[in-house]
This record gives sequence, structure tokens and C-alpha cells, in this order.
Amino acid sequence: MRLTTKGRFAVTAMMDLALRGDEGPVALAGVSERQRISLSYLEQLFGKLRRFKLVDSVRGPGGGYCIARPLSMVTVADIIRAVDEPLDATQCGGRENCIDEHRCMTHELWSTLNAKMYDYLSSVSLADLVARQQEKEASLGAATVLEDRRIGPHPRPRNTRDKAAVAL
Amino acid sequence: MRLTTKGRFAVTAMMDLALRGDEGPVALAGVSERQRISLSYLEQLFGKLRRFKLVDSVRGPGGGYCIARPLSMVTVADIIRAVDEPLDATQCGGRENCIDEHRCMTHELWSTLNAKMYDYLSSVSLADLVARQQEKEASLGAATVLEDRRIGPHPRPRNTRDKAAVAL
DNA sequence: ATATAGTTGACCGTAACAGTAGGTTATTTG
DNA sequence: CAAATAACCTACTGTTACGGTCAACTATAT
Ligand code: FES
Ligand code: FES
Repeated sequence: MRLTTKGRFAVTAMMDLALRGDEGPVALAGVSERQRISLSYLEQLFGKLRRFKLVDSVRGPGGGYCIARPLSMVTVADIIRAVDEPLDATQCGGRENCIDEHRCMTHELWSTLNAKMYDYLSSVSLADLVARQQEKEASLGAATVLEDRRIGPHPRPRNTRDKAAVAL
Repeated sequence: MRLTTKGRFAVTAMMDLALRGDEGPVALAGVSERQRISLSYLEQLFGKLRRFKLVDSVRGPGGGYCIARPLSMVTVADIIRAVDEPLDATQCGGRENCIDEHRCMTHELWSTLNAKMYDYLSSVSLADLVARQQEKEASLGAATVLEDRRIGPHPRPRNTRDKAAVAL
């Protein structure tokens, strides 16, 4: 499972949807402003999310995106799988033939690691994230994340590639 | 923590060293043949491993590399950290300032995931891997991994980018 | 002296990421 | 109806890391 800002953006945007989903479809333009993610980029990501049936779209004025399932049924793993590259398991791709049709010495190591990552990301649902976030907002007394804070005509372009992939 | 074949190669090569480390320094040429990893590429990787003080080098005929510490003191996390990119924690790099100097909604998610991956990879030492491997060899009755199996003048070039990064 | 083997740096092709641009289609509202 | 909205789609760009090669150099053992 590859971890990049792509996956992070997708999860962040999905949380934005989840947090304001009561009031009908959420437009990407809003998400872009609130979360500071390029609109065009969001459109690409949501194209994938839609094809993976994680969100439903409504076109026209007042339209936008809704999360297609109950929040507890959408895991972080789902989201990342939708937007990131098609990924097979270890290096051999499960064929266990790295070395002359033998499974290599480290096959088990990597497949176990993958399982662990997957387990964790599957164990966290959007509902969990939302709950945690709302808790935090309550204790802070301010809905900082939901505020619109438009600063200019366009969301400023992010300082090109601020940090690529996840990390230790 | 980024997971690519680079890290896998490094771990594989370190295991090779560990398994034949009794007989003095191990030359990369041998590792290259046994594990089917390009010699030049190995040299790069071991340059890093050496700078991170995970291996010691001996030059000249009969030279090669030795693992610099007891096997139980070298974890997979160490190896990956040595060869993969300099990696900071989440996306903000620990500064928690993704959004207007605030920590973003997903900060905790990613840092927890990182911690989990790191925990697992730190919990596995070369000693563990070697033990597991020797167990397997014993039960199979053949030291397949240690055999020299030279097939041609050069280890065949791997079929260009067979599978890049780890995976779900 | 020569062969061995580590050390270094430059270089290359590919692919993915992050982002941009411009257009098309569907739907609501006036 | 027309205009505005917003999803949808395609193509393109620049940067970076990966995976790998090559050539030159230095240290050491025989
Ligand atoms: S990773 Fe599966 S056989 Fe090597
Ligand atoms: S990832 Fe740390 S603040 Fe966003």
C-alpha cells in the first residue's frame, strides 16, 4: 500500500464531506477552499472515488458529492485503495517466485507488514475520524475546520510538492 | 516510511551477509550472484548502509562487508531507514501546520500509522530473520539460498521495474 | 605488479506524483 | 429559453524518486 499526499488529500476531503454531509451534496469548490487543495486535483481524485462507489455525485447548481455509504462502512483503506495506484501484495505480487520460482527470504516479512498496515487502515472508518474530530472541536469550542476562510479569488497554489510520501 | 524494492533489496542483501558472515567479509559480487541484484546497485545501497554504520567494509582481495553489530541489534527498520529517502513523520513533517499553522484533521491518523509500521519493522531483527530462514532450510534439507548458482557471465538484468513500491 | 574489491560520481529511462488548463455535459434557476 | 452552476473528462506539464548502468578511482592482499 502506497502512501502519498494523494491518499491524504482524499481522506481529508472525504472527512470534509462527512462533516458537512447533513446539508446535502458538498461542492468540491468548497472543499478546495476549506482544505486548501487544488480544485482540479480534487476533481481527479473524486473521479476515482466515484468509480469506486465511495461517493455519489449530483450535478448542476446545488450539486456536489455525498458519501455513498454509512460513515462506518467507509474505511481509510478503502479511500486509499481508490485513489492510489493499483497495488499488488509483496514484490512478487503473491507469486512467490522472486528467485528462480522460489519465494525469496523476505517474502513473509513484507507480506506481514502489508497485512499490518492494511489491518490498521481498515480498522479506522470515516465515522471514527469524524467522531474524533468533533470531540476535538467541542473541547476547543471552535469549528475551525468547517469555517470558510476565503482569502483571495483562488485558493493559493500549494508550495509545489511540500512533502511527497509518507514517512517514518 | 517509504517501502520500495530498494529497502527489500537491502534487507535481502543484509540477510545474505548475515547467513554467511561467519567466514569473514562477504563480497558484493557474491551477493549479486546469489540474490540476483545488480552489483552496481548493491554498491550504492551498501554505501548508504556503511554510512549508517550498519556494515563495516574491508577492501582488497578477500575483502567485502561485515555486519557491524550483533544481528539482534540490527532491525529491519534500521536497514530501510538507511537506504530509503530521508523521511520525516507525517506530511507536515511533525510541524503540525498543514492548515494555517493548525494540525490538520488527519495528522493523528498518519502519525499513528507510521508508528505502527515502525513498531513492527523495529520488532524484527536480522537475528529473527536468520533464525526463521535457517529453520526453513533445515526442514527443507537444502541450503537453496546459499548456493552459488552462476548462470552466465553477468547476473541477468532484472526485467526493468518489475514492481515498484509496496503494496496492499 | 597485479588482481581484487570497495568507493565515488555522473548519468539514464521510466513512472508516478502533484498540479494546471480547457473543454463538455447535466441540472437548476431566473 | 438562457445563464449559471458544478460535475466530468482529457490532455498536458514539471518534478522527483526509483532502478539501473558505467567509468574512474583508491586501498589492500598476494
Ligand atoms: S517477495 Fe514474494 S517471493 Fe520474494
Ligand atoms: S499532517 Fe501534520 S498537520 Fe497535517
